[in-house]
Amino acid sequence: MAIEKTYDPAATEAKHYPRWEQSGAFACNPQSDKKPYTIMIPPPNVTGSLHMGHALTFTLQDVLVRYHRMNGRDVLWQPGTDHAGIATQMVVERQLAERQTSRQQLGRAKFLEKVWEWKAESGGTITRQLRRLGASPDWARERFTMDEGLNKAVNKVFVELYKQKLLYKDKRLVNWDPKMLTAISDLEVEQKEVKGHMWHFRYPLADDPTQYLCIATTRPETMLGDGAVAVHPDDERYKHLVGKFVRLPLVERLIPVIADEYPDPEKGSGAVKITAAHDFNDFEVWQRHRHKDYFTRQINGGLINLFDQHARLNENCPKQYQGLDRFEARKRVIADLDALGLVEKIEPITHVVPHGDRSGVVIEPWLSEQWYVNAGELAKQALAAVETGRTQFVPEQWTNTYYAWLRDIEPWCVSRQLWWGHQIPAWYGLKVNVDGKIEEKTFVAETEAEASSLACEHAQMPVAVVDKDTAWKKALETPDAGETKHYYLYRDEDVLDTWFSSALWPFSTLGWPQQTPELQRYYPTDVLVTGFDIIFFWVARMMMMGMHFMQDVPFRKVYIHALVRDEKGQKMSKTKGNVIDPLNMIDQYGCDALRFALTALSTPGRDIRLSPARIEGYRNFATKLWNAARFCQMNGCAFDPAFKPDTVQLTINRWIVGRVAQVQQQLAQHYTDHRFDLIAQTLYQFVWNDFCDWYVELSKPVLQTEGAEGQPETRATAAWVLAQMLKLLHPVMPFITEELYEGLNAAPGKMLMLEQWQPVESGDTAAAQEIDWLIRLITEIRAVRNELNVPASAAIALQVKDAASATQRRLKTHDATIKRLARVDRIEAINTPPQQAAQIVLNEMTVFLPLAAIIDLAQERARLDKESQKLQQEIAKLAQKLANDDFVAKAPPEVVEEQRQRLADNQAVLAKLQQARKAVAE
RNA sequence: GGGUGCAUAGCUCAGCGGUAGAGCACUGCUUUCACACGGCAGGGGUCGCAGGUUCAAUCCCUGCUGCACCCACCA
Repeated sequence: MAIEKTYDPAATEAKHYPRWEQSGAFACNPQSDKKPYTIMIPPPNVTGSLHMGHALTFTLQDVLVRYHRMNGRDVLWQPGTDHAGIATQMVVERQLAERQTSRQQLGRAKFLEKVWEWKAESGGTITRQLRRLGASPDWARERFTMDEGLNKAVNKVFVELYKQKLLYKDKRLVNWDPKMLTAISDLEVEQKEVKGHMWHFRYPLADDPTQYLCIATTRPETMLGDGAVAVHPDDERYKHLVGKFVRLPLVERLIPVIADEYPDPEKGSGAVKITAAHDFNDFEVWQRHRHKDYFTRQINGGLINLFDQHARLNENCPKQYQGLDRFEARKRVIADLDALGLVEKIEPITHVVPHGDRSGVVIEPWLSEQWYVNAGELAKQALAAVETGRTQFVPEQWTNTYYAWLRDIEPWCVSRQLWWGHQIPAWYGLKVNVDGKIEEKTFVAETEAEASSLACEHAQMPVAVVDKDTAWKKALETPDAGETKHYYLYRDEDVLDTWFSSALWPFSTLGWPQQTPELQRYYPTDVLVTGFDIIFFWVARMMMMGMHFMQDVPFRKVYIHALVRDEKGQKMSKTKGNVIDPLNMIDQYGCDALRFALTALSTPGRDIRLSPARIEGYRNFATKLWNAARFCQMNGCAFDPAFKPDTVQLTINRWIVGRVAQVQQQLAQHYTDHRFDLIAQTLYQFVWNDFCDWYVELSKPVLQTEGAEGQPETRATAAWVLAQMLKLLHPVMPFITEELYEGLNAAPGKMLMLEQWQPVESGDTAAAQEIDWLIRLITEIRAVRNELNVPASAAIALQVKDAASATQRRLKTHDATIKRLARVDRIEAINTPPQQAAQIVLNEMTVFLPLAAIIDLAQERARLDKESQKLQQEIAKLAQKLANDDFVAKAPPEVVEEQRQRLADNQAVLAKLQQARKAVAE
């Protein structure tokens, strides 16, 4: 098959991807006797579309996966997508809003239908885009975090944790998102620095209204819910006030002045208002004092909730503020206090304010009942697994980040007041007690049937599962005559945090809780490839769940890659307009160029600065490779299946075979070390510098001279090296290599992606030395020609003096090559140096270029002087070093010897240069 | 406030105790036979600053400066 003149990435990509996928080349094989190699894809959000961060992470994973497939492993790259609770719900709600409706109007069931519809329509976007990137996961095994099987795993985990008392319901302050109307976890809160004010208010003393106690706040509206003012017990300024009361302005309640360690006397006035229902610190203070009568006598024990779910002021506030939005209320409270002369001062400040990472609105600490996972307990094993090295982070420094977070972890709030997600498998039974009060009992079970039977057993009466409102209504009703009395059960309406199901991904996708063969075979996985931004969200939680439910780590290695930024180091964002779209890059430069760029730029511990120019550069590399393959084909280099690399005779062939062996070994090491940058660099240098710049050039005299000695061998070698090169490049550049492999016809009908890397015997050093010498000779001659402005078209003679017999042999062997590459028309041995010639010293040999007619002798003198000067500097440095007795005495002998040798070599060359200089003296 | 990373050629980055490297950009030559998305040659760096360890420091240690990021923090 002829290789086209130019490479057409779009056509090639469209041709090979379906071929790979349809042939089953991506599939794992549980029956295989090969060692498994497993990577779990970090499931992208179904709402998502491919951005550069995706392109990076999936490219690196695909590189690893393709490499291991070609090196004898049974690979499972498990694909899938995440239902992304809040994100997806927001997208669909936004669409509803455009149609002037809302989820509330639709109702839960209808709304969920809409989300599923939307998922069916748009959920395939990201996986289609992944295909464009050349990703090769086992698509047949694709999972969605809301799949039925995964839902079973979620329920099972929930129930187990509940039974083990590692999951429980608790009423405390949560991070409340008043826009999404749900609780969120600490991790979903983003601290943003904003400009605000510190307001200092005066609270009049109860027994002397002319005196004030001054407090400061950044959230004036919360003063309506103050339950106390706290001062430090050792603060002399306030000791006399502890135990007394102040009159809370606007509300006109009396609140106590209490002593607690929390206030910092150095900060502000040293007196702190305590608003237990709206501040995490204040809540803790309240908990320490809640049993004191100054709290128990207050409304709701001093824990006064001011907000409804929208963060509008509720019935616990004075009439004039009820129904106001929190920020409106803030203005009113300030104005009203000011009118009363109770504003001491207002300072402008910058401070950090919590925002919802999805909704972007200010988060309120809000009192509510939620489900929590005892993360502290689960963290113990997750920590131990890393401490003992069962899971390793690459680069290692991320271990510390992981430790720091897990060692200080708070309970994980897992319930969300959303509709889209795994509904919590808890049911509540309602019964009216003899005292007329309703008793609520919780039944946690994997299925409704199980919950019902538990409830039935508990209540000793028939159970009816209904919705929440009906349950409450019915429970209070007395059944009509003849009607059976039921125990009413309703399901918890909340859903679980998205990350709850993601945490199970490494085993839920393999069929857990069933003990499937896949689970046995592919868990624990080999490596997790991800960005540092989800170490807490995801990595740590998978570790916790994996250790707890599988008694083993979910992955042996965690490779943390960089963030992709723009060329100026700025984070890419739509608002900044500096987004580089991966699909756009693929269209412009081809997929392989993008993949190579991302791989090459993956330096450990450094963010990636990406610019289209870099991708363009690697597009050029692809073109270079393409043309090298064309060269081979045009010169009759047909692949010979019987070719044995260790039998080649010609020096150039022995040399390039040795280089293949070396490169393959280096690559294997770089893969082991996860050094993607070095993988790319090694490939780039080998293809461009070794193969194209030298091997192809060195082989031309053989390939392009009819009947030249060693021509069949050279043709076969070139074809073989090209085939090896394609194999080595394939993990990074799958498309162009597959296309060229087909063109090379190395293995008719076989796909490159399923070929194996074959170990190559390491080449001989003699050939490498000889080619090094040849390269140096040619390069030096070219340099001299260039520097002396010898026209490129001018052929010159080469006169050789003092060449040892081995060197003479080399000159003879490479006669045609030297003539061609250095543009020399004859090579002859001489004993007497010619006059007026440029000279090159290479080891023992001196080479003269008689250029009397062409060169400017003054220029040649300058050139020789410059070179001598460089050498003399070097010699001086070495001599000084060797004159240092301490160096000679203390440095390792081989280092001293090396320096001595270098000094001698330099001195020898200098001597010859000086001779040469004399020959052209004025 | 606690922590991490980075600082090497104009740019983006390797290297890391014993002669400073690559790619891109730049300069000169070169449309010639796989490739001008090419070839050949070349210029360019007191390796952030100050100390210390060492025979020897860009590399190890300490301090400083600058940049980036993470965690905590609404008195």
